[in-house]
Amino acid sequence: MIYSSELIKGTLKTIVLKLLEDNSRMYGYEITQRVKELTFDKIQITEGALYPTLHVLEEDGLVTTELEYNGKRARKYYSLSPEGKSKTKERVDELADFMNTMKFLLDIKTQTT
Amino acid sequence: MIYSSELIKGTLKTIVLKLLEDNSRMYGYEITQRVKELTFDKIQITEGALYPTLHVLEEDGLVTTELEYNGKRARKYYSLSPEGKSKTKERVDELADFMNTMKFLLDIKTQTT
DNA sequence: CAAAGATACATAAGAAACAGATGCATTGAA
DNA sequence: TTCAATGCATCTGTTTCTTATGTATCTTTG
Repeated sequence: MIYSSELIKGTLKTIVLKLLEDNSRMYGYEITQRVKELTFDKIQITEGALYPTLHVLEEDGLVTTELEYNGKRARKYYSLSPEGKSKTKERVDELADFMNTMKFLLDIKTQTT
Repeated sequence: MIYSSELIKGTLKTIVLKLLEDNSRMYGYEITQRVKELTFDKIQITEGALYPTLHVLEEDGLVTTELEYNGKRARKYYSLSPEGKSKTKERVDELADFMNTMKFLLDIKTQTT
């Protein structure tokens, strides 16, 4: 099962920020693969969605980049800036709050692992 | 606190369907007020978002409508069609699944009421 | 060794969904 | 009687994503 794209809208930026918080340095393709793995293929970030998002995060000063080469192949590594770190906490907290509201609104029981 | 609009994107249709499942008959303005109440003002559905959504649900055959008058004031009541009822279950289940995935991905602790 | 698939970046055109503004009309309260 | 609330609706952005395309390198497999 893959979630309808509607559902994923609006969470992409938060997901990317959270991954960077946990991993300190990641490149674009790595992010798509990591999300695919972690969600058992249920969330598949397309490149057309990811790269523009990363560029916006960079423009907004939330991430910094370093271009590195693995042989001739370029990789653009992204890291959270200090501003990005605090923004990440904000975003994740807001999403947590939102999810509690949605649980209440939709009377949903989530797993309590 | 009001959630960033990004976050709410994609959940509006599910929220409306769920409300109609619980209340059998509602009109547009009533829906906006109920959501506002239930979420303690954290989710405020604008009319520019709601009415197009309701019209799409009607076009898709998920809801039926009845126009009624309270004095001279028109109210357009929306009810779930049989198709709408099963679609609602699908949507709510998908959202519950999605929320569990996001909890895992973002390592979020939600309230276990 | 050639071809195909995976890795890695990126952009561009269009669709979808919502925000914000506006409009009209009725009703109730100050 | 005037303002806020109720109730419908549409329209013009804007944002965000989808789908397609483009370029290039590396790896695996027949």
